[in-house]
Amino acid sequence: MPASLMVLKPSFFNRDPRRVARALLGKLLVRKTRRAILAGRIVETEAYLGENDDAAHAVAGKTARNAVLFGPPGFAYVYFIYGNHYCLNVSCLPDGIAGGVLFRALEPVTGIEEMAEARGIEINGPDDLKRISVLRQIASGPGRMCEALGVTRERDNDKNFTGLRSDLRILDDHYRVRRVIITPRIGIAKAAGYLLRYVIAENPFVSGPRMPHVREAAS
DNA sequence: ATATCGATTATCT
DNA sequence: GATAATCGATATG
Repeated sequence: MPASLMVLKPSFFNRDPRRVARALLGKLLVRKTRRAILAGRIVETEAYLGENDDAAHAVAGKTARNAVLFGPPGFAYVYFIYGNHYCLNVSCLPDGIAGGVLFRALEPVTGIEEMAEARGIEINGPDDLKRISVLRQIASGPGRMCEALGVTRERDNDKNFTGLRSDLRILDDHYRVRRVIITPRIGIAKAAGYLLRYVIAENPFVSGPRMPHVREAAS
């Protein structure tokens, strides 16, 4: 029996970002476009706390840029970074209290060819769609993931993830996450040392260098 | 395999 | 004017 597919509701996000970050692992992030449905399984997240977290954008208080983090739970906070990349977060906690979770990596599930095209990755034959080394380039990293899904601040900031008609949603297909590893967050200088990065153990689509062992069989 | 560096711009000091 | 929740390219062992 295929389990039913549930859209995550606001209450899912109305709690501590650490719990949300952990609970998001294994869920499906889905983007609907005219041409296709793009989706990936969430394999890596980071929690960003409120005004106490020196690494969080909310630390300086509410501004035009970070206002979504202070708003109601379940909304997209998208920011532009390093002059090149977008990063996607979801707001957590009730209206008025800042907090969010950064999506850092997906395992591609559907719309793989469309996502590869959006990333400028060339697919040479159906075999390429099964190679981990190729699939890993699609959405293993927050900037890559946004490029694959076509996420921009202009298009998606302040979008409601929990709307049934939203073109950006998170679905629960009852996938079971076996083991989770918690590490320091990536790419931050302040408030390093906090363990707020959540990854699915042994999953090859987590960002960063691969473990030397897990290599593909030679062709 | 690891290390270093340049790109490129919104945002804040 | 400096910085940044990144990426991809290049260099080197």
